[in-house]
Amino acid sequence: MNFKISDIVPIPATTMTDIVEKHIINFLEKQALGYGDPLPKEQELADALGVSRNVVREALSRLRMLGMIETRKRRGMILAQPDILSSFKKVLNPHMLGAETLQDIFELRLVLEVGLADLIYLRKTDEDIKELEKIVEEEVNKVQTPFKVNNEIAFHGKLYQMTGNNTYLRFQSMLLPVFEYVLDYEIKTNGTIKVGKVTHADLVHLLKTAGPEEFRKGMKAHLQPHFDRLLVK
Amino acid sequence: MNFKISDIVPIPATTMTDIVEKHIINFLEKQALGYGDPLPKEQELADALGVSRNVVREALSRLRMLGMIETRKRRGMILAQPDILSSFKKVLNPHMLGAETLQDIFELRLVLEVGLADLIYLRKTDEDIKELEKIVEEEVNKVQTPFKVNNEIAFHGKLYQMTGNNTYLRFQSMLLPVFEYVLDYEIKTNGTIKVGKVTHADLVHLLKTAGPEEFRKGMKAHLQPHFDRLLVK
DNA sequence: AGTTTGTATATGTTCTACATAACTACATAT
DNA sequence: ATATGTAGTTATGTAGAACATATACAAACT
Repeated sequence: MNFKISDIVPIPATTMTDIVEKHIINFLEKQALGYGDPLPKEQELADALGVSRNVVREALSRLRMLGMIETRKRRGMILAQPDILSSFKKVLNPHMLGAETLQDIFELRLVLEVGLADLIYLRKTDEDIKELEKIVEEEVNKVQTPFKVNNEIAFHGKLYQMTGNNTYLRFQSMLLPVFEYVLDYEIKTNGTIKVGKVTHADLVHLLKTAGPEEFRKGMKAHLQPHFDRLLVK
Repeated sequence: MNFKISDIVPIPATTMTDIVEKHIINFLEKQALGYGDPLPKEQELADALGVSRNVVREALSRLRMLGMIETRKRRGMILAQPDILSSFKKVLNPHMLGAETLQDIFELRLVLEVGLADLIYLRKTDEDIKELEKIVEEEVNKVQTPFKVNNEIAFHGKLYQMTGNNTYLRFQSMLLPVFEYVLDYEIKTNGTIKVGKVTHADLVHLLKTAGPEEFRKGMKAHLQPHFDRLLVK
């Protein structure tokens, strides 16, 4: 026998819709269309591709969800500016993701936290600092866990907002549920809630008196318990 | 007049497909289904929601693209583990995104680069270092720009790979086209290609002889020209 | 027992038809 | 003359029926 059964690769389970989707995306890129440019109508696409209007609609429905196209009755479809994160959000459900991906995302958010420093120092204002101090102040009064968690989110959320990078801010907030999910799981397994040696108040102090490198070190120390949990693999 | 025309917001153009999509996602979350669990069949969903099978299929087609569900003939549909980045990739087309988003992504990738240090030091091996040295060695011989770009990608790509975080690696590689697009644009506008004072060879040297903090500082210096370009806003 | 063959079934695809919204143009009223 | 109302047109939205196809499961076979 001069063949192996493993040579026979499974036929990719591509449906017509998958193919049409690729063709349309390809078409859009090749035409180098810009925002607002009209697309051919559904029936024209169907005729051109030799498939039913139904299949074309399923493909277009996907692109519509991604925000790549918008449709108006009679006017037809136009190319839109997709929101890169809107589709991302739907998929970021801790219950649906595999353990490895969850761990990856946990680490990714740590990276984002450590990376805050440079952008914050580029754009922080005195008002930002005041707001941070206010959040820290309220923090002292909170004792119960749910309030503390909210405060934690408020503080770090404010830091992200200070970067002036809206995508960064939104991306991080989407990763948050996964981050907490992994954290919850590890707490249930290992049974400990460690807290970093550097507090929020310390971080604000650094922000006022020190430079980006010191702040980053402080943030790293603040997150150290999380880093300690990471595996070498 | 005690009103502004801008107060009147456009009515959200929700179609049946949009509603059905939400209902199905909601259903999946409420049922707390796990990987491999079967879903109701298309006709049952259509009957239950009081819409045509066509609309249900358009909604399911979206979830299928996101990888949330898989379908097998006769067996029906099952809940799947979505690949969080596959849909992301489709949307990351520089030509389709707005200027602000492009800038945000450019910054985001810088953040990811600076954040490499911690994970790399957790998981780097001697073989990794050797590979890096090999890449740097080849680099010296390359003179023409396209080769240099490839080498740049190879070097940084290897660094990401060394984190052992596949999501991190893939995410960064998806951001790359946008990064280069923004860079190209700025070079055409400002007409200069600045290079950081710290070279790839320097970075490898740091990796061998110094700790994570020093490496991060080196990386920051390597990227300094990019950081210098960022606006305070 | 192990293999082949057949059948039922849920998805994939097509087709037809009609509803609906929105653009156009024209008519009408003040 | 401007604004409002009306009708026609058209591309998308929705519905329903029909058939193709692949596959899990069972029946038949060696």
